[in-house]
Amino acid sequence: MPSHLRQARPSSDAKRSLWTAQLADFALESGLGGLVLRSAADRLGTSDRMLLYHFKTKSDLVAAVLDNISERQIALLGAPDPVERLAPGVLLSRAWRVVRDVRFVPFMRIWTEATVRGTRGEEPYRELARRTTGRWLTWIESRLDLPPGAPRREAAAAILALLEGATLLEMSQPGSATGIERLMAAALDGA
Amino acid sequence: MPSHLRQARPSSDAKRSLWTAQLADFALESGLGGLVLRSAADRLGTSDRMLLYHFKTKSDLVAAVLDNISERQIALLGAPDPVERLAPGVLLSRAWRVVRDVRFVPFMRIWTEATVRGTRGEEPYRELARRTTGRWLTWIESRLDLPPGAPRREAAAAILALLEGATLLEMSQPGSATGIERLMAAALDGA
DNA sequence: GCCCATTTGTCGCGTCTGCTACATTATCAA
DNA sequence: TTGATAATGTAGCAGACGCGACAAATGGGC
Repeated sequence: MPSHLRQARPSSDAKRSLWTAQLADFALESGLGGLVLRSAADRLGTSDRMLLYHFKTKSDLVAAVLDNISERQIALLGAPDPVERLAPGVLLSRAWRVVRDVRFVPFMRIWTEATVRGTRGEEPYRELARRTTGRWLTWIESRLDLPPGAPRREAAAAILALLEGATLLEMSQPGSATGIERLMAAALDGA
Repeated sequence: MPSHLRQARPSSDAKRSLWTAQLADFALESGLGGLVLRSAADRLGTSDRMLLYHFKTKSDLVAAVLDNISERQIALLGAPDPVERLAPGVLLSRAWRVVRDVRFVPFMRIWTEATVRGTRGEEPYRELARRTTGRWLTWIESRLDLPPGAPRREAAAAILALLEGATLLEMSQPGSATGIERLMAAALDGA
């Protein structure tokens, strides 16, 4: 096997994944708009030239970064094993606590941003936002305790919509979403 | 009074507001990202030079366009006089029908986009998104029929969050928000 | 130690975008 | 009519941005 077809040197992969993680930090604090080759490279102490060398294209870089973010997010959400199932209102309250945590807010913002960019067909945002939404819905649905026959997907979508909508509200008017979850949780489980 | 302090010629104002309306159409169909001086000018059959002449700066142009959009939106929502008050679930169902209408979806998207841009402090998006959210909350709150002592603002915020969250869901995964409103309306009024 | 692929540095091209400088025409007041 | 002001056209600047060209250095396998 000719050497140029072998795996790239381990140092290369290591650097790539190290950079990916650092770029994810950067993106989480400055938004997708801040993810510009030159400034990102400065931040890493390298050059845009090097970023392109390791990531081939900016789109690839963004995809890598968003993947990294998506993974971290799942880790933050946590998956206690065995999974316990909760009534919709209780699940909403729990999810709310996680999602409105200062450490988690940047993640919500990033996905909102990615969704907006994706809406106009811009890749890789469109596809990544789609996948992430699907992952969320599945995550919520699998933890829902509902009577058989109840519309699981709709319930999951309702909870997710509420969480994302609250994020949007907080983005435009901080504080305006306070207390929503108590009201909605009561309504969901009270019926 | 020196003539250069007098009102600009009527033709100027007329052109400005005509252009504002046309630019609003443009923005609604192509998003805020499509609002670029050169392409917008092409669309109007003029030049970027002229846009800046009439609007002074792009930020002013965007502000004018978003104001126009905000006004149209209120008109679309309608304000039956005298205002009838509705139970939260009923109000949600009604608002849902309006907001998910094909003609209204572009408005939701624009505000989502403006909110995202505003989050990083970019003006005039930040302030305009803030104001519009406030207007929405007031609109909803004033139409809510709730027992005295009930948290009106929270209820309004919950409904708005659901509507905006559903918009976001539909943006990333068309169809995923279908049926949410029935479920939530039942929960809200059922308790 | 030598060869060659990997890795990095330097430079700048091509494009987009908001905005300006400057000249020219159109329009109204005196 | 004339002179000032408004309105429009032409050209291009300056900065941001993704990306490519080219050559130098670096380091591991023979």
